[in-house]
Amino acid sequence: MTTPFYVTTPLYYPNAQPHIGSTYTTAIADTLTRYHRAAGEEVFFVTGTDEHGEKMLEAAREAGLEPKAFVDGMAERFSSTWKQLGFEYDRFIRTTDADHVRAVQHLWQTIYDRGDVEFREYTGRYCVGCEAYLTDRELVDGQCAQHLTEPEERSESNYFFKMTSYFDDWVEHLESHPELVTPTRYRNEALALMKGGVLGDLCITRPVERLTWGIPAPWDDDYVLYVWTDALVNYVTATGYPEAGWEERWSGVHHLIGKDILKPHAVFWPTILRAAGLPLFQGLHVHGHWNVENQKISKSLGNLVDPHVMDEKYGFEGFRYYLLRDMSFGTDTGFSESGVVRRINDDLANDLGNLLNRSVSMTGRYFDGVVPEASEPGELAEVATRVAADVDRHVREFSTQRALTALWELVSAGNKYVDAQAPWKLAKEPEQRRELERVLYDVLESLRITAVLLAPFLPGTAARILGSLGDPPTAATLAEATRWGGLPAGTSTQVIPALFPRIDTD
RNA sequence: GGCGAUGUAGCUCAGCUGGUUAGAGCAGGCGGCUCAUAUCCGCCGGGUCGGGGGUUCGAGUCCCUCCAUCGCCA
Repeated sequence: MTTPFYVTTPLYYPNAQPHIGSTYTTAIADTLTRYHRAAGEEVFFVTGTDEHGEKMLEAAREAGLEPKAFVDGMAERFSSTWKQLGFEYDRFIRTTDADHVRAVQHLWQTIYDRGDVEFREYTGRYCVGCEAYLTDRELVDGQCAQHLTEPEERSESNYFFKMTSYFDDWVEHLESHPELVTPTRYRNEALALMKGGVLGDLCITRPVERLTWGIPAPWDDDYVLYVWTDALVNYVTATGYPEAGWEERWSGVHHLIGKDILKPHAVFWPTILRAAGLPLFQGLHVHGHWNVENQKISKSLGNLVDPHVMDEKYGFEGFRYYLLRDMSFGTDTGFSESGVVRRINDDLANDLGNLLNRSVSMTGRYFDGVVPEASEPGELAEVATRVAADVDRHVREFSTQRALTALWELVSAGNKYVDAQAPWKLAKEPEQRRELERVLYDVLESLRITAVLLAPFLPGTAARILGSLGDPPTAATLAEATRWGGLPAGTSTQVIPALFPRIDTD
């Protein structure tokens, strides 16, 4: 058995609405999962919500609800959004789930038992928004630079994870395994964080007298575990840890995150794993932010590119295509609604939709809608083979942008082919009948392969294309499904409404 | 201030370990087709590859330096 492909999104903080950032991360995870599944691999896709912490408790109070009732509603908002958008995750994990509480306690007890947790006392200025003590340098005019609020003076005793003692080990490992954190710039940042000597040990608890809304520290009832030390563990919880057999699923884990949470994932998490004696992740893949009209998408400030609105306005797959096609993984990208419309009109309506429509229309006109006999594989078959290989490579490198660009080479080749072969002319010459069959078969078959390759990216659209092609037989693996000739002659095609109606831009 | 990037056609960007006349998409101009969602196809770009210096037979592609923008850390 091969290593399963296990992909995670961060657990979203449900205090905010699902927005373009979380939608993007989840859409990539969904796409990768669908692709690997289609390739015949075992897959596992986990997303969810991070529900503990002081901020959550305050929000619940403001809403006049018990914390659990409050987060139930918040979590529901995320899960129902993801369902509505068609994301097929295997587990929606919540940090309040019973098995997660058990896993967190087990993992931290292990670290505690190994002697890597220490009790310390200190005084400092605490920002509720950051859920952290701030240093002088983090203050601007006495306020938290990020939340623009004045921190509270607090004196506490807490437990610390001796994180820094794991830095050398992790730095060395990361330097010899550059593929663990991608793209490269984020690996460099992670290394810089640890080499800079500025990060101290990690405070992992809050006293119960201050905060009860958290997972109790298993070795001391007077403390609960603080947000990150709780939330990160979800990635192993979902594998079944610590029950037997969890390692197999864990062995193929890839984390997907936005660059704003690099530090917890590239520094805290691997050192926690090491301390607990667990294997490291296979990859941490960091994407950039979507900038909306010069405003960064921030987890805490929120932002208003609402996937529901995009769904209503353009259909979610049009928006999803834009997200997956326009962002170069790792860099920031500017969001614009005109960009969404451009992608829908140019790529989806004009290139793909129109190619399907013209091809199936001609099949209807010249062959009563029945797929004609194939000839020897020709130039389109060659392009299809090359494109399938390119898409595969790019998906495995987490570049949906390049994968889709490559796929559109096949779409484009189809349009050129139709134009060059001019089936409407062949149709006027009875002696060219065989030639006409060949041309239309080639185009229809190229569309079938396009749909197969497109399915992980735009599942609904791909299904409609295949439906128009008479639902040709499916195959167990992508390699098989993209082999030329899978469309049987004699299949009944049908003209369907425009895949993507053009959007007027006047 | 330290570290790390980025700066390529009007716009958004590709250009891996240096090697024929530097590319794509979009926008714009011209032409063609008529099967199709006024869609598709073809043709059209004298860009000092941010400036300067260097290494090399040869550099967007390596080195140095300067400028601009950005990120992380301060």
